[in-house]
Amino acid sequence: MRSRHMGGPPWWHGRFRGCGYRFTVPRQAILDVLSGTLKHLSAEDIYFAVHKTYPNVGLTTVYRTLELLVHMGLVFKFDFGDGRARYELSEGPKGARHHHHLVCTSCNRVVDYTDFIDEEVELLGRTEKGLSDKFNFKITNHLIQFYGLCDKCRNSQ
Amino acid sequence: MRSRHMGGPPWWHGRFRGCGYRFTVPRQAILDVLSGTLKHLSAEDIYFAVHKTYPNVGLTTVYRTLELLVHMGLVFKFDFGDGRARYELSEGPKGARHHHHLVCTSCNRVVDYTDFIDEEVELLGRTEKGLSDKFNFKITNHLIQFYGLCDKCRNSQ
DNA sequence: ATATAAATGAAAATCATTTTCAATAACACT
DNA sequence: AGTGTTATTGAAAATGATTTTCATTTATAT
Repeated sequence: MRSRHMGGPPWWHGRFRGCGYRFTVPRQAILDVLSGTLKHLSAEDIYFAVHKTYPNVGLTTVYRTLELLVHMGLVFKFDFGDGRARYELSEGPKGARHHHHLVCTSCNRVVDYTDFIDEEVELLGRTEKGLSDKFNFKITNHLIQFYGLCDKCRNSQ
Repeated sequence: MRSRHMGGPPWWHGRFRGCGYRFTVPRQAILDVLSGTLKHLSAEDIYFAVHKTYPNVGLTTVYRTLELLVHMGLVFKFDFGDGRARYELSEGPKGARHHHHLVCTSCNRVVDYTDFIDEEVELLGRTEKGLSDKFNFKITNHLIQFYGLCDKCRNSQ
């Protein structure tokens, strides 16, 4: 597969090389898909999206790349309870697009929210500090989700 | 399978009947296992534990019962990233055993913590209220987890 | 006791994810 | 630009947790 002049954050390349990894076309393509959406894509979703431009990138590569990206901390993997993992470009607590999730336990709909985030993040920071000290963990991330019945589901049943 | 005089919270029986479900021996046994441990058991763990006393309860029934218990809100299902779901008797935010989790992303070890919980729960309550109003969700539960490298993993690599 | 519908167990099916392995591509070095 | 080394890739097969199927059993109302 031929390399192209790559768009997107140029530091991705350096980030990969810095870890001893190669910045290949499939990896670039997967990052492009993730950075171009606000949705919660599954591996298969990403596979189809990449497939439009690069039909010979396989699903296996998508899985392998996602695992790598999660390991590098560039991507966060979520479980919303519908039997398949979901992936999002990880945006640190100070990032503009940082959000948490509200998950409907009936239809699995996921709503992102950014309100209340600031207070949450502030408290999380303090908790994080306390936990690191007490348990000697090197904390790299957190997850907050609320579960319940969405508008539609609470009315329809 | 013969019914026995049942120990454990007697309201379980009523809770089941109230939902139109039968309170069977396998269901009781599974609840007994869950209420007798502080660990994060997988469906298979529970199957083995139940099997000691009731060798003819099948894994299928364990899965089906867990799904029901989660649906009834008696049990919470977790994903710690090791490819199998984990289950805990759900103890509401005010419960004595209510806790959150600290997950090692390298070895998947899970540490329960109860410190900092009060503040977290207080904030979560407020957030919950705000979210309910804004998105018209009926919120029934929340999940907070921290991720990072545990003591051992941060030193060994 | 009996009827009825819910619950169960064993086996088979499903389906997301991983593994295997030979072929290919990225990059360091000329 | 050409070459060698090694990481990366793709296709197919394997894995393994969870679900489904369906005939049998059990709880409970009558």
